[in-house]
Amino acid sequence: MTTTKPARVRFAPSPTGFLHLGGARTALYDYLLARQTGGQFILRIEDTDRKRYIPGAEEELMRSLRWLGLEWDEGPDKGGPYGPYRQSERKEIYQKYAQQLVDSGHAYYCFCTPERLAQMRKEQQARGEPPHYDGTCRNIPPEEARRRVEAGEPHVIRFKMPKEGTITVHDLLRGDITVENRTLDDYILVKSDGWALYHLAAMVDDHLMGITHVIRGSEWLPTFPLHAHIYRAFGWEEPIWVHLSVFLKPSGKGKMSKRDAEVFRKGHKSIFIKDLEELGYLPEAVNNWIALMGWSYDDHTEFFTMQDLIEKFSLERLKPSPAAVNFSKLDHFNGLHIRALPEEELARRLVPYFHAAGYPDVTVDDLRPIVPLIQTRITTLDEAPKIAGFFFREDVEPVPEELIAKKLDAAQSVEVARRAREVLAAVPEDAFTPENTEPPMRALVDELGLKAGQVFGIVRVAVTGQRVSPPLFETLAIVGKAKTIERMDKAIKMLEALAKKTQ
RNA sequence: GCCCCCAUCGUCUAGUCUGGCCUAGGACACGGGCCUUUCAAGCCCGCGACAUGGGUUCAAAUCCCAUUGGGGGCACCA
Repeated sequence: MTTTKPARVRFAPSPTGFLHLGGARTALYDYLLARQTGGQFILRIEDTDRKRYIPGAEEELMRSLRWLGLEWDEGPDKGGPYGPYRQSERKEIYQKYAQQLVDSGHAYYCFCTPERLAQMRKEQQARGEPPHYDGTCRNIPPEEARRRVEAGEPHVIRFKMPKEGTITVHDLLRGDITVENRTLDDYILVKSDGWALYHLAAMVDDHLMGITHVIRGSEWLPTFPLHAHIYRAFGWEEPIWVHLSVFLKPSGKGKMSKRDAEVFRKGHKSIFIKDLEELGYLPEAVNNWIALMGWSYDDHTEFFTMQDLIEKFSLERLKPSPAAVNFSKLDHFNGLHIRALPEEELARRLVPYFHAAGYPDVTVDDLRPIVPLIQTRITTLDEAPKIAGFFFREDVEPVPEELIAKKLDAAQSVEVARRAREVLAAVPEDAFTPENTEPPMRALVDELGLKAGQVFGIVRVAVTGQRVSPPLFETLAIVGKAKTIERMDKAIKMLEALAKKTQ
């Protein structure tokens, strides 16, 4: 861990949807840097566009962040010394700074109508030119512009981009990037409704909030020079800029689309954090997984707890190239973290999944003995009720054919089932443990000259209703003698019926 | 179309800055084996990559150039 100055970093989502993988990774890196340096992690809501605002999205964003364990130090719900932390509450601040830019000649009023602009763009494209503002209002004398503004004429404020020269900006991962100013546009800073756009609002906020590292997606790379221009126009010291690569779809071909996201959701996958929780993923696993998409510690360490990440994360080891999302790796990490959980903790976390799966009365106490049996057998928490739900059902419904042992017929299986029932019935009810049930059952296997799997398989299907289950004798101990015998009897009846039918 | 970014196994990556230790390491997935009452877990083995072409150099995955490929952006969205 390198000792550096405390970092002030911010995660600044706009409330237009759910937290997804890309946002979560950005937030995670923000959080790690803040915690590692003893700095602050700030949550700022970028909600200046009222048209795109989705009610409830802000709360949902916060919920996902908290689920991941990324608690912020300053934010809209908890305040802080640099608030407010919602851009919709900072309108006057942006107007003041926009005015400052106009006064210093770095910005100007533009009275062009959206219709004219659209027409202009159309013509430019027809001519094969890249769309850009043509500068019509750039040279309106300040006094005249002011008069028109005061007369109530609709207007926006644009950045007065230099027509010549170049600007060199510095990204931590990519080094210096030099672009020609003429390829940049006179971007709009303040809309005609008086609201600042991202380009102005985020820069003002980042400066005012003392942000030391701006970590954001690489979709901001094209406007990065504009942002640097704004900082320099104000005469402010720039933060360290870090542009993270985007996530590609698993095939590596292109960015995730809305359509892709829907398809994933059908296949027990999702790019949305709130879905991942529902699908049975651990926040530990999700963090571990996304941390490693674009960052690495060394050539072999892959398992990281949050504490590990806080200690070992470093901006220097970030990678600038895009990364394809690999869901099977998430499954792998989830399995790893499930196995790393103390049994008591796993039991606690499993409770809601049993409730959701239709076992509303299951408690931690019920789950405690079962956890050791399934801990290595599930990769997501929602699999637990599927594999161990039979423990909580009054009755099980085996598929009759599955009761027939391998290489035996129905009649022979009935016989084996009857003998197994006898053996189990002979074990005392209050000592129905693996130590007492397994040896006599093994003796039976020898006596019958069969394979263990043949005999145990019948009992397994009879008692659990499944071909695949946790280890048999531990399972029987939890199910108890009474239910075991009851289910054996039922299985024997089913087998008898089958035997009669095939005669 | 214009601008910007990126480039090692199918995928995530180590190695690139500071050329030689790289007949390129790890992980996921995949194939096989061991263990085994089912299924997992665990262990072992295998498969598999420096995009291409030019340079520079005694030596290039590593440096330079070009090409190709991929990604992103070009809104009174963020």
